[in-house]
Amino acid sequence: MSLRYAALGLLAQHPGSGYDLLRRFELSMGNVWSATQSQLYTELNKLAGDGLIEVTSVGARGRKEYAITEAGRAALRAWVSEPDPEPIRNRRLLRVFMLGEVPPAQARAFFEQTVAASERTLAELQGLREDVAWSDTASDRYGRIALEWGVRAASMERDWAQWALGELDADGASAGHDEGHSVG
Amino acid sequence: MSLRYAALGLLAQHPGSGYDLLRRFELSMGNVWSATQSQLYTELNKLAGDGLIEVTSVGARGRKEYAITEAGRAALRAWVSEPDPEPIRNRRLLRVFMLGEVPPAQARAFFEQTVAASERTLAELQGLREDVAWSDTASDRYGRIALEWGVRAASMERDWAQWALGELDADGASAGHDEGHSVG
DNA sequence: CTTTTCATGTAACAAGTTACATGATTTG
DNA sequence: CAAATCATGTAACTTGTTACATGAAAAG
Repeated sequence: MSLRYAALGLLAQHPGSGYDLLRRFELSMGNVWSATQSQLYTELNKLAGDGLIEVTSVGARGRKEYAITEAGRAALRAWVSEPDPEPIRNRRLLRVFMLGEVPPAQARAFFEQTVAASERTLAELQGLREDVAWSDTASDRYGRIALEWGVRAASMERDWAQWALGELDADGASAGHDEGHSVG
Repeated sequence: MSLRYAALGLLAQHPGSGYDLLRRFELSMGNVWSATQSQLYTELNKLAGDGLIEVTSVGARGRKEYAITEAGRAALRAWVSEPDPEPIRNRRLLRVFMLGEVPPAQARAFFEQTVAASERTLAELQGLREDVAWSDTASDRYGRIALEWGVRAASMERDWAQWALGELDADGASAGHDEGHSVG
């Protein structure tokens, strides 16, 4: 259901073809939502069928330019403030839960990799924050706020993984990997 | 694919029936991964078919007790360290991206609700952190580390939403909601 | 004239949700 | 004996991914 609104939102900012949207998904929205080509074209046809967007012109190579309709804008406005019970699903944390089943060295490696990955993400996003020529438009303002979330999330994750490594050192000496009751 | 390993991981910690696992999903793992009854029973049959778990006894009301096999443990160990290209998909941030399409008051309300929601989550998880009688076992140690992630994530999100409200105050006065070019 | 880019679609599959369906055992 | 809990499953649907299929137009 979310892709529907992601596409609608992009068309609200600016009309375009499926192909255009696909690139905008990668560029401006890539850090927030992703879509495959297949899924997007299917959804655009559904959105048009529901009257939330419409084909405004057909160009070369069968290019169909879509624009959002008034009904579409209304649907988008309603969706933005809809309460969302975010299904909890975090693969990284799921793996953390399983760490008791692997040798301690593998657990350490897991957190070391997390630190490294977070630092890469952090560097990338901080680069973006500096390099992008932010305009004074509403979409750029909110794009910047979304990016700030990414920076803070990456930084939090790095700190957490580093803290976890410390925890392993602190009480890891006293406990084995299958059970915590003292072994020696 | 992840549910497979979530189930496998729970059975690695302790054998049990589908019904047992369902409760353990809600209790110990509920903040990390969720599963519907339907999905879980289907997956347990598949896991048994693949030899990663086995039925160790059949009790009253057709209750089947499952236990992990050696092949299952090996599969779990391999999965834990598997690199994961985490598809980026964050509904909250997707909504942030769309905030330029709604009136400024609705945008403010969005961040205010985010602050409130994060604070509720934070209070709940901090309560858990204090109330749970953490044992010295490996699973509890990693459970605590996972919980710590939740606390830090909620706290980060609250701070971010508060910062965003400040940003809206700072430059919100100069820009309208459809475009940023000066209006007055 | 060949390669790249533009441009759209369908089919098969995997993962997950909701609803439906059934029945045994324990508890009050 | 009625209600709650235990216990397992199937069917229909939605969402998302991978792979397949096609072809026009622009660029070198």
